[in-house]
Amino acid sequence: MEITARSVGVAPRKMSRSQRRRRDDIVQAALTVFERDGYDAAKMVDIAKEAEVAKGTLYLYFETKAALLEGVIQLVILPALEQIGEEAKTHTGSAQALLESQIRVMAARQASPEMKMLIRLMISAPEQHRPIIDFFHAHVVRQGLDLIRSTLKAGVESGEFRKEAADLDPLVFVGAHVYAAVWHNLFEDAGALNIERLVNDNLKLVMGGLLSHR
Amino acid sequence: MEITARSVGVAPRKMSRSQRRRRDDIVQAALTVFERDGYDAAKMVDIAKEAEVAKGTLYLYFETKAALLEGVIQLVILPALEQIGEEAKTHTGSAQALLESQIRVMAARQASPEMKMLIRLMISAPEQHRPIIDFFHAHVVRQGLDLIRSTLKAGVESGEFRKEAADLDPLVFVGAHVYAAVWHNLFEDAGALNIERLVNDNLKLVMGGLLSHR
DNA sequence: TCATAAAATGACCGATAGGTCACTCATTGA
DNA sequence: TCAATGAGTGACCTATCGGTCATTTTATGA
Repeated sequence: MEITARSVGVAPRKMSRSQRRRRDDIVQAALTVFERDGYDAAKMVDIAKEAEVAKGTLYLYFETKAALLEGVIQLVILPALEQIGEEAKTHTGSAQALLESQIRVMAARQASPEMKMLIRLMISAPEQHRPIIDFFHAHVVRQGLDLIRSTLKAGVESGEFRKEAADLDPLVFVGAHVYAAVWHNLFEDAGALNIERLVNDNLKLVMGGLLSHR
Repeated sequence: MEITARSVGVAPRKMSRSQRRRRDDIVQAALTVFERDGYDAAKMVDIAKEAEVAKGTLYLYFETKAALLEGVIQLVILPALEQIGEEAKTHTGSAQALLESQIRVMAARQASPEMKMLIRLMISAPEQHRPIIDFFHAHVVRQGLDLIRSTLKAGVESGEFRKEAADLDPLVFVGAHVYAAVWHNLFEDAGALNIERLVNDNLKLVMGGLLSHR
C-alpha cells in the first residue's frame, strides 16, 4: 500500500522546494522539542526558536499545535510502514526460523528510539487527532500481527507446530517487547535493559515451553 | 510533588470521620477526572464538580493539583503493593498454579483503568513525574518481577519446571500484558481487546510450549 | 438560644501560552 | 530599477485555569 499525506488524513498542498524544506525544518524542530519537553509542556515559541523561525511562521505551515504534532507523528510512522512492507516479502525455510526472524525484527523495532518517541507522542495526542493513531494501528500493528498469524498457520499445516498454535493470539509472541518501548520512556535511568537477552529468553520460552514433563 | 516510600506507607494525618470521608470523595473524583481527561487537561473545577464540592474546598485538603495527583497515585498503587505481598505468602500449591495465579493477577492489574491512567500520566510527562515513576518501578514493577523469578526458582527446584526456566527473564511471562495498558491508551476505539483470551493464550504458550516434536 | 469556631464557597487574580495580524523584508521578473 | 507578490515577523490579544481569600454557611457547646 502506498503512503501519502492524504492517506493519513492530512490535506496535501502544492509547495515549492523551499517551502517544503521550511516545513521539514519545523517538523524536525517540533520533534526535538516534543521529545525534550513532552507535548503539553512544549511551547510554540520554543519550537519556533529551535527551527530558527518566528512563531508566526509556524502558523503558515500548521493550523494548530495539535496539527503540528500530527505532522511529527506522520514523520515517525513512515519508517515503520516501509519496514512492514519489507517484512511482507517472506523468505523460504522452516516456520520456526521464519517466526524467529519475525519476532526478532519486531523486537528490534519496539526497542528503537523511534518507537520510544512514537509511543510518547501518540499517548499525548489530543482526542481529535486520533485518526493518525488508528492509521498506525491498522497498517503497522495489525499487519505485524497478521504476519505472525500466517506463520503460525503455516507451521501448523506443515506439522512443525502443535495444532493449538494456530489459534493463539499473535500478541503473546511479541508482547514482551512492547514493554521495551515503554521501558525506554520510563525506566531508562534505573539501569540498562538487555534487549538481546529479552529476545532470546522470549524465543526460548516460545520454542521450548516451560513444563519439564512432556 | 513528592512520592516516597515514607509518604506512601505512612498513616494519614489525624482527621475527623467526616473530613476523612470528604477527602476520600475528592480523591475518588480526581481519579475519575484524571482517567477521563489525563492529568494536564484535567481541570480543578471539574474535579470539584465531580466531588460535588466547590473548588476552594479542594484546597482545604490538598495544597496543589500535584498534591492531589499524589493522593490519587497512592490510592492506585497501594492496593497493588498489598496484593503483591499477599500472594507471596498465602500460596501452598504447585509452582505451576502459583505462576498462573501471579500472571493472572498482574494481567488484570495491567488491564485496569487505573493502570491506563498511570501509564498515560507517566509516559506523557516523564520529567515532570519522575518521583512517581521511580517509586512505581521500585515497588511495583521490580517486586512483581522478583515474585515471578522466585516462583520459577521454586518450580525448578521441585522439578516441576525445566532447569533453564530459572534463568529466563521474568518479563517474558507478563510482557504481553503490558501491551494491554498501552493499548487502552491508544487503540481502544479500534475494537475491543479480549483480555481474557490474551491471558489464556499466554498461559497456554508458557505452560505448553509451541513445538510439536520434543 | 446564641456566640464562636470551623468548614465551605465562588468571585476574583495573575500568569501563561496558543493564536492573530498589521507590518516589514526578500525575491522576482518585466 | 522598481513595483508587486507573498513569506516572515513578533508585539499583542485573549481564553484558560491554578490558586487565593473575603464572605457565607454550618456545626458546636455552654
